[in-house]
Amino acid sequence: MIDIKKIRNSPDIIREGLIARGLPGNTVDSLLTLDSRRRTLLQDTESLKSRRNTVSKEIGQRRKAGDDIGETQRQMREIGDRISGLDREVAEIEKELHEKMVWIPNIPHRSVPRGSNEKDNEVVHAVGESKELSFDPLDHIALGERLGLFDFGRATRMSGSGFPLLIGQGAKLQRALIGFMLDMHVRQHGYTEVWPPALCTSEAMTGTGQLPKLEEDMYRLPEDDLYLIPTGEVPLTNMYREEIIEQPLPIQLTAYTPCFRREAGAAGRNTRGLIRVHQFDKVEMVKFVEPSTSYDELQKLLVDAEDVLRALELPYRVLSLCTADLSFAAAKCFDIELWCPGQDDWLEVSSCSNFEDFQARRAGIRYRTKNGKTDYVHTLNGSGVALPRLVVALLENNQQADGSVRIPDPLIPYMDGCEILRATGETPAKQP
RNA sequence: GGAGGGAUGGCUGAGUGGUCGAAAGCACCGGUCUUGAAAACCGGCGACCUGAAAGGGUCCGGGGGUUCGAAUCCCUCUCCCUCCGCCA
Repeated sequence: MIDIKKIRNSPDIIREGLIARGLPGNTVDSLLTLDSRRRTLLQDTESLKSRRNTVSKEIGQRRKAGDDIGETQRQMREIGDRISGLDREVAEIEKELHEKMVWIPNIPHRSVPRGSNEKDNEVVHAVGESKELSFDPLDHIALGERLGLFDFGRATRMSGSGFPLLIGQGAKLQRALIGFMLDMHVRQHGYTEVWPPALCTSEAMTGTGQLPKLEEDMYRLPEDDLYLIPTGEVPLTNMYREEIIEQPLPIQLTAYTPCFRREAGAAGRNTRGLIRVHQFDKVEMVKFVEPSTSYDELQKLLVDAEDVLRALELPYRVLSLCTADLSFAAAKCFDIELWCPGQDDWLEVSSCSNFEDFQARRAGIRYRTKNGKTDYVHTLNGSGVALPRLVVALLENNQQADGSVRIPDPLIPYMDGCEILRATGETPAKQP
């Protein structure tokens, strides 16, 4: 949520921010109209309440003294009616204002490149080189089938299209990567490991900004009014929902979670294989920081995510998303994309975002400043990183001419010493 | 799922329909004392909205009601605890 005071005091900045995102700027004016109406009514009702409070106190005293208070009570009854009328009006306006406000996205940071579509995203840097393969690379689907790592046909039979089913060394590779990434963030980057719920309430979803805009992209359980999380960001960020954090900042959390997305409207493109699925897994990082430090923390977060890819020696690039491609709640965002030779394309495996106080306002996450006041924290999150695209990149980049796949060194202990994935001719592949 | 009990400030915990935003303790901040620290003592210490300010208003789990006036009475929802049942 944007601070209504900020809209009130510098409407031009907000208007510009909305326009940069390709939205109509005049939304600001309808918000301002409601806001000023609200404050006018508030002053009316509050001055009546002030009078009621004083007179009610007097009534108490006069009754004790034995005075006749019948007439005063009658007057106060009338004032009470006027107050409830005004309060109702205020409540209506506040509801209307709130309903509008939850649809307003965050304002892009000034360093965000302006653009009208994803082509305007800026490449910040690229790391690692795509190995020149002396043979025609297979894609991960062909590789996985030959190696017996997964089985999409059987997955479809039990769950419909778009669900991964990993088997044998495929399942183990997934688990190895999760363990490897969590260990790295905990041991080297100073995050606290968390194992959160995978279902969250609509309040939590609103807090991080998934609702109301992304309602259609989420799985919902109507019986219980719960949603399956589309990202670990939701439970991790909501851990401090409606709290004044008294412990020192920053707080850094990491978690493995499954993620669920309906991908409504995404049918057709990339629906084969592991690239776009309804259920996937992710190691997520979330930070709660002091506002003045949040852009430094964003750089560190990005490096924490990049470390995973550097350790695995995978070629990647970092993009600074332009104003048009920025997600709803983000003020600034870096995407990390892996080069996948079998796709002949880049695949997004991480978004590292600074939400500034946008989520903190929605979720009521505050901290204690040095002078004892409360203020909203800044929240950040980034994937560190997303599976199973990491598996795709690993298979496609590390494939060898005979169709086997080399396991990167740091992962070998997590694979119980297995250095190369080889075809066994069996499905499911027998594990060594 | 059934029965009973509870929800008060960062924490513990008093609270009679009016003088309660709320005792007390802890924690925290400032000061005195001390070479320094601890202890002791003194003082301060909730959040939010509104207002240029002075000030005003709201909040005792959420929502609704009774009343001139509600933390306190009534209804309802949620959550927590105990016991029983079921269960990985």
